[in-house]
Amino acid sequence: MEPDFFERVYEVVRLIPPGRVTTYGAIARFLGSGRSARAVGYALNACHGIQPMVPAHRVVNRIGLLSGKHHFDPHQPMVALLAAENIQVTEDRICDFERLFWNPESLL
DNA sequence: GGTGTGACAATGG
DNA sequence: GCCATTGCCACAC
Repeated sequence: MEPDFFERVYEVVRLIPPGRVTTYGAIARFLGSGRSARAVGYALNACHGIQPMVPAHRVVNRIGLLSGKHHFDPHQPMVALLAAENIQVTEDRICDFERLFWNPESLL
């Protein structure tokens, strides 16, 4: 296991450009684990109180569904954060998800 | 160190 | 398209 896994997840999430989104699986693949998408979600579960802030609202599941919005801070709902970045959301799903999708590998 | 859990993903019907 | 099953990895207990 890698103790820095959380930190790595946080770093990648912070690299997501404003107005774009990515998926748990994409992050997992970028980290080399490929199949540790669930672990990514687990990491984001502990992102509360992390400094600097982790834009976890830009991370959704593979279909663009806001699976974790229920876990967000009540004062900063996931949808509101997304709306602040001009990301349209309908029925807990990202509008034009495929268009807004950002692959971490694009950095390489 | 085994067991259960999860903000997932891929596959098959 | 939806639902059920399976695999998967990291973590808490």
